[in-house]
Amino acid sequence: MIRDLIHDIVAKSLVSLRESGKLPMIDLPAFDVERPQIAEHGDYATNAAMKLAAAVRATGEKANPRALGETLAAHLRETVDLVPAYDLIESVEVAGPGFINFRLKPAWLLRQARQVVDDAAHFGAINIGRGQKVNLEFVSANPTGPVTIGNGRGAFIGDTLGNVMRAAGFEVTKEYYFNDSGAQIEKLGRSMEYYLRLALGESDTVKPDEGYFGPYYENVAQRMLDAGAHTSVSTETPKPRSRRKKSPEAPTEAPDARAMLTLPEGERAARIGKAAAAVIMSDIRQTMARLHIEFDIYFNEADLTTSGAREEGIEALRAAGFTKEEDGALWAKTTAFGDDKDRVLLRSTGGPTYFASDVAYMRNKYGRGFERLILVLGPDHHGYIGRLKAISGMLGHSVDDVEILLYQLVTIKIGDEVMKMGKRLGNAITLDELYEDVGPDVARFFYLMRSSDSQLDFDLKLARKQSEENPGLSVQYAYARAASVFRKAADAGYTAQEYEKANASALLTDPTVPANAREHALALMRQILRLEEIVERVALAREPHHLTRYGMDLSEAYHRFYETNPILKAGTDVAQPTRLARLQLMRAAQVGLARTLTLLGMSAPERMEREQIAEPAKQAE
RNA sequence: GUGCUCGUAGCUCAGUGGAUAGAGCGUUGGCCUGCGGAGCCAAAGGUCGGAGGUUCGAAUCCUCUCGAGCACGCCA
Repeated sequence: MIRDLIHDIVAKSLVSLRESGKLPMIDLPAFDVERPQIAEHGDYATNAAMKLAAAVRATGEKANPRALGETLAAHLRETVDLVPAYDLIESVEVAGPGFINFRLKPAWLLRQARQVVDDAAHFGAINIGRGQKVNLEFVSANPTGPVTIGNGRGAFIGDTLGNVMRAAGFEVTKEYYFNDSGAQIEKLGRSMEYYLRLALGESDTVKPDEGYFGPYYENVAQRMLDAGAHTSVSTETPKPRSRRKKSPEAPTEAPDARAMLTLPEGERAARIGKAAAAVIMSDIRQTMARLHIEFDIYFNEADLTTSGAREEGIEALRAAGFTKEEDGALWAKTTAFGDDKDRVLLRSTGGPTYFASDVAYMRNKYGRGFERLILVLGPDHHGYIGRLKAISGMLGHSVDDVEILLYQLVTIKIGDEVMKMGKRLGNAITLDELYEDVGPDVARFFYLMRSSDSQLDFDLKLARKQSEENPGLSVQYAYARAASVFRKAADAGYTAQEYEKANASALLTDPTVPANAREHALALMRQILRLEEIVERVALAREPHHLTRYGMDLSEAYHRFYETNPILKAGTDVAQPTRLARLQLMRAAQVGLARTLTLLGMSAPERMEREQIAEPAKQAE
């Protein structure tokens, strides 16, 4: 990465200056290399001189950051001239309170176009993760209904973060935890029993006081009956564990819903609930798949209960001395690791709590060799951070090996009208409905435009627009436009081989290229090369929203380049080497756009369908 | 009551302790009519909620304060 290279150059210069006595013998301070906000300040800047001044002052000596900057800059200029590998730097200047600004060589920048094109499939990939095994859990919505637009935020954040962390060299497993056992499943079972009986014509059936109701559940009931109709009758308890191992994608064998209605009172609700949950789980998977959210593992909580893992987890805590009995219940001493109160593992009535499953699940994850566990959770899980970290501590890991990423609420806005919603309000919009409305790509982009810490107002009116005002589409438009130019170029007899191997510095040597065209070409290259820095930042800070911002910046730079650097435009006379150079830059931009879109989980379309524009007659002949 | 998040342009929001605080949408003005076409260029618009503090330097860190949202079960 260019930034690291510059950091390295500066660090070496500081050491060298200290050895030659031009700096006092002090511990060299940490310093930053970053992109200045203002283009006139160059490509990169470092605050090394100011940090150095502060370090010198700390020893009681006087120090002038500006003067130190001059000393450092002078040494840097010499170094850059001497070392061939540093040939990318055009100038080193001191500015403001003591910043040192670096400017990159135009010829070097343009040379990178070919590198980018040659590395099309992996451009942007870095290796800061060094293969660290990371478990990334997200969505994990209960299989008691369709996924809502609220859950959706976790879905897109998790999926994209996973993509980017992989590109950054982490070994990421994306995981969905299905809470498919326990009281809520029984509640679902009671609701479904009602709908099943209703569907079978038992008009005297009684609706439970509370539960899951609505057309969706009627539909689930119908599908349960349809599926059971052509399956052998079996009320045997299924073995979820072995089934999952066989094939996580295989549809569950459909138990006969009618037969389940005859089960004894005690097990009926649980069995029906489980069967219904299986149907809902397959719906959820389908929702995820069509939005291009990919999980490596769908983990069923039931596996923890049937395998005895939950009891083993409790035993492990007991053996480690983190349990206590009080008021007839068994508690975990989570306060030992910073939680604000201890948590119950086994209720005084005997049954294990949800928390006991959490313990078993985390133990399972560590058992699979993950070094770091990331959980993407909704705003209602704020209270869980302390206890989850405490589990990590009790299991002998650092509390910091568990990271909780909380995202804030989602609302839908149409024009100026903000719709508040929630399951409780009964007007929760499902992710499927949003998919139908705006498609997977725009949905993904809009969800990722905001920092997770901010509330998300999803602007449906803007999302529905099929023009470049729609920021989600603008990145794809840029890609498609480039594709169109390449098609035209092929028609005109240019081969990819020809321009991909061309020398882009023709843009510097051709006197007919206007200055602003050259500037926009260089600006485009700078923007393309920024992708690696974005990948690093997203991966380390766990903030996927920077990628959408970058996508907008890149497509804007692309458009400016496109407007000022004609290639095949009628009526323009462009020298052949310049034409090839521009094609190469455009290809590099397309690579950057494609990589950005891919990381965002969006498609990179060769053609875009536009809204039907009223374009009468003319085209007819 | 306690805790967490947020408060930045008309709206929705970026902003890694650094220089003149940015983008999209919206608004206004100009250009353009076809390499992808609803495009391009430009402008206006800010006491970064408020007050102290730390620092060479604060939208960013600390304290207090005001406002908004959410969470605080032997529920799952």
